[in-house]
Amino acid sequence: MIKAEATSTPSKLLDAALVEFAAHGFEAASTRAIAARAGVHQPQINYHFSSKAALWRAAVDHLFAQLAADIAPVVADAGDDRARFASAVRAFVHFAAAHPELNRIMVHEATVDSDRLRWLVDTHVRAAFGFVTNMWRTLRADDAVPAIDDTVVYYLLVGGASLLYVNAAEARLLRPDVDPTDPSLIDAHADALVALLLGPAVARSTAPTTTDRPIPSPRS
Amino acid sequence: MIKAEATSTPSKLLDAALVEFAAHGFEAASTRAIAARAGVHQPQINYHFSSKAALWRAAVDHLFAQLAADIAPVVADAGDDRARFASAVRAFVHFAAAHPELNRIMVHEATVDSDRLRWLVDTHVRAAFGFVTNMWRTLRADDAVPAIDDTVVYYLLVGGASLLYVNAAEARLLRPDVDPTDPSLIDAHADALVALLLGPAVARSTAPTTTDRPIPSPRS
DNA sequence: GTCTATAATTAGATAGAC
DNA sequence: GTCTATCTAATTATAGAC
Repeated sequence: MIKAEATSTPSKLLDAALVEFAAHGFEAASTRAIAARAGVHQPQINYHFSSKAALWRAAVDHLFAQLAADIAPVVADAGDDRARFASAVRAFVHFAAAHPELNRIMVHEATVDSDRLRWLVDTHVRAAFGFVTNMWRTLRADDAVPAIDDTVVYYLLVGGASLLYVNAAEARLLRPDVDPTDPSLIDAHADALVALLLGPAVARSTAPTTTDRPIPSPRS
Repeated sequence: MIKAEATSTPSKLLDAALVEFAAHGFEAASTRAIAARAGVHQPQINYHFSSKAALWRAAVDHLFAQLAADIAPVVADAGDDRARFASAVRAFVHFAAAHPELNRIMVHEATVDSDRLRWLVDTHVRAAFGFVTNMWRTLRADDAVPAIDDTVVYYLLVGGASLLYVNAAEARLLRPDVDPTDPSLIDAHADALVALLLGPAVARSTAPTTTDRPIPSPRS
């Protein structure tokens, strides 16, 4: 199941709203365009949701719930902290590729302070930030990872994981022969990010000690 | 000189336009807000520039010219390819921190195909992309860097270098005690990115063999 | 070159028939 | 619950006095 086909009007509106808000940002996205994409008339938005802002919050809630559903089981799995962190990074890269709307909405909103940004941070982002930074400080205490500040790591990780998919339209213009939705590219991307942050030992979750497609350490 | 105080109306409009376009995106940024920020009246925009779109292009041209002026001398310096690449990465991190407008405008535009995106890519981005990917392939041919695809590296690099500053408003909400404009944080960020991509040997341009603030290799 | 006034368009939200 | 019609406000751009 890649994506269930929405049936009810509210559900169709949520899906359409995500695409439009992600593409254009809150202000520039029009309720008429959202309604047209959903195949309904514009006043339906105010009927099923009380306002454009309420639709935006509902759409963002829906998306973060999907992220939590994807990440939670991976993190709950057994294994040491390094392996769990590596699995979480890989799952996040795959989510960023499958749902570029999430990080598109984040960068549209996070460039300037606003009520929407405060709501985003308090409702959804702070918990994710805490998970990453707490985990990283734990790993650093064991000398299991490079000595990089946890806030810096958070933005290295999120930025490095998401920009290829956030800017997929740009990537297609730069490299028409590369498809940002190609699963093997996404796997290679996730492997690279894990190898850079945690070292090659945990680079492949499915084959922890594999020697195929080795990622050599940078020479020192 | 951090930033010259603009005097002429066109110059004040360019500076104001960068801030507004970066904060809100092209569509959501209003010419009235740009004019108000510049301290002039709104019709001055159409007098000095022919349209909102022409003002946007002029502002973007101005910003990419500053980027080129910052990066070119660093790249022209002597040194082997690894050292030149490391210096370019460091200079880019510092530029992203000093001019967050550049990457904010990029993410606002690159989320969806448009005439503005095509103009951006053809006029400014393709050359930068070519520099990074050509350099990376050269380094890979010498086994001097990890075996990561060059397109993936470009987005890892740009995303990892810029998101902390693009999303500075979010970062301040998450960590009120951390200032994304703090020079020591920016240095640490640049060092970390260089160390991850090129190894700790070239982590500090000013002290290539220093042992203070070591960045240990991830254990394998 | 700068100002006031305004034209033409489009936005989110609402009223009321069905 | 869905439709048409429309209200109010905001947008970019222009006209014309100075």
